[in-house]
Amino acid sequence: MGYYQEHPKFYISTDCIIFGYINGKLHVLIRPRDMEPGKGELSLMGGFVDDDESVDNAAKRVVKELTGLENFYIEQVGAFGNVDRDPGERVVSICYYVLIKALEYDEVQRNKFNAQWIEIDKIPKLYGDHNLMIEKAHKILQEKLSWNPIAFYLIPEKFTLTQLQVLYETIYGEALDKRNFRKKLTEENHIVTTGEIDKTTSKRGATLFRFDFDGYNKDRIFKL
Amino acid sequence: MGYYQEHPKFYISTDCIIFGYINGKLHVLIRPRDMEPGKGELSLMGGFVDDDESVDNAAKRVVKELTGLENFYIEQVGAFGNVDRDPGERVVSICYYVLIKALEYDEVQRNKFNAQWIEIDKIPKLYGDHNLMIEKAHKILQEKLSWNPIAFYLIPEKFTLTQLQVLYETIYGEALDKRNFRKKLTEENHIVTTGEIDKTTSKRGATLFRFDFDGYNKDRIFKL
DNA sequence: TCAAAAGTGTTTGTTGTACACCCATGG
DNA sequence: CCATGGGTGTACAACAAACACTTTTGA
Repeated sequence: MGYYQEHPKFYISTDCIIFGYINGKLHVLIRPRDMEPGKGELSLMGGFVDDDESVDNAAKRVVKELTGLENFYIEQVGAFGNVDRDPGERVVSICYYVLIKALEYDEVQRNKFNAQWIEIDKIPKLYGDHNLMIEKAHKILQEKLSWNPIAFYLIPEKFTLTQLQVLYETIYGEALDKRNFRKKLTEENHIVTTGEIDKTTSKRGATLFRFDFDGYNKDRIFKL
Repeated sequence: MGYYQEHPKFYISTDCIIFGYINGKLHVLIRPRDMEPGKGELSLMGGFVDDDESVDNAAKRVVKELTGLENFYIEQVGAFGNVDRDPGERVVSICYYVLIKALEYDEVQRNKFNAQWIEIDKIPKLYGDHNLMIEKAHKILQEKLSWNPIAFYLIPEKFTLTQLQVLYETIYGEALDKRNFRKKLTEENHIVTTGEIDKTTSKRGATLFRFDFDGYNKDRIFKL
């Protein structure tokens, strides 16, 4: 039997802000709640933590179950523990943000949970404190992106430099200078050409590049 | 009655890494656990979350109860939720770091809880995953300090520029150039002289400065 | 042939870094 | 009178920011 009996216990949920990049805009995956209270209200992807799993794994499980995806970037945003944050009962939520390649996420899977992509600056009032969570996650994402190459989790493996620039502009919410942007990329040496040309976006065609994760990681190790 | 009965509940604790700056070194407040299991093992300052308080307030309460202090800086580090992180039972811990002015924290209060200051790089093996927590908190502290004036929560209201420089050097773990350090400070305009001279550290005496929190905050607002 | 996106360098300003000597005072 | 920490400015390098034209090709 337990050591800590005199203390109260709490439900713990994980709520995930799943970011996807669609049509040049940053989106968040939202769905109607499937339980009372607030059944049908829009909310983040979430689920309760189970006895036999770590909180981190609970969050990963939720993302896998809902999206069917195996490969995604996930990072903790923090714990949300106000007494009245959940209109139902006292629930402490550990919040995560997740980056997925929206194009690899199929419609069938999405419809199974009535999930929908909503643009980051068109999010309606959501259940409980979920709007707050998105706000905080968005800030952390912007901050992290400025020095860490997590943007590549949002786009296809092969991309044109213009596509990449538009992504950065979207997340920062401001225009960037094309030449300066490209100069910085080539200086860092981790964007490598695939030799292929994408003719879908222009008549001339743009070279497709990919991010060299291996080279990037090697460079980190040497910098220690 | 509850909506979420089918899900398990968990003990939630808050663990606080209380940083203090003593004799030119960064210290963490550690004390022996006062309950089984692991009674007597060194651990962070912590406590269980109660039904009628937010997690954030639980952390603040723990700090107040243990240190008797009312003014401190506190910020969440994150949730630690591995299944076996607490040798006793399943407990999910929300971890915070706290900055206090060590000189305002009196010995009597400290002894009441058998608390002791331990230098950040001489921390022994602590209970459960508390060493991990300190590591993460320390990183966040270093990061935050580089752009946010939270250092002033660690030192007396009035300080000499040399004292301030040593503090920064301590937290970064590297030497800084005296002239560059002072140049940056005066450029930012938020370090203001008190007119007083501290003769305790040198024969010539050093001017005592203070941080102008009001001016700093005004500048932030204008930058929005 | 022209509209539409791709691609490419240089200049200028700003910020960070390296560096060495005089000052004031108590003992 | 001298040892000790306090206080000050300049030159150079690195990085960030502004800026405009040529290329390719499908329609």
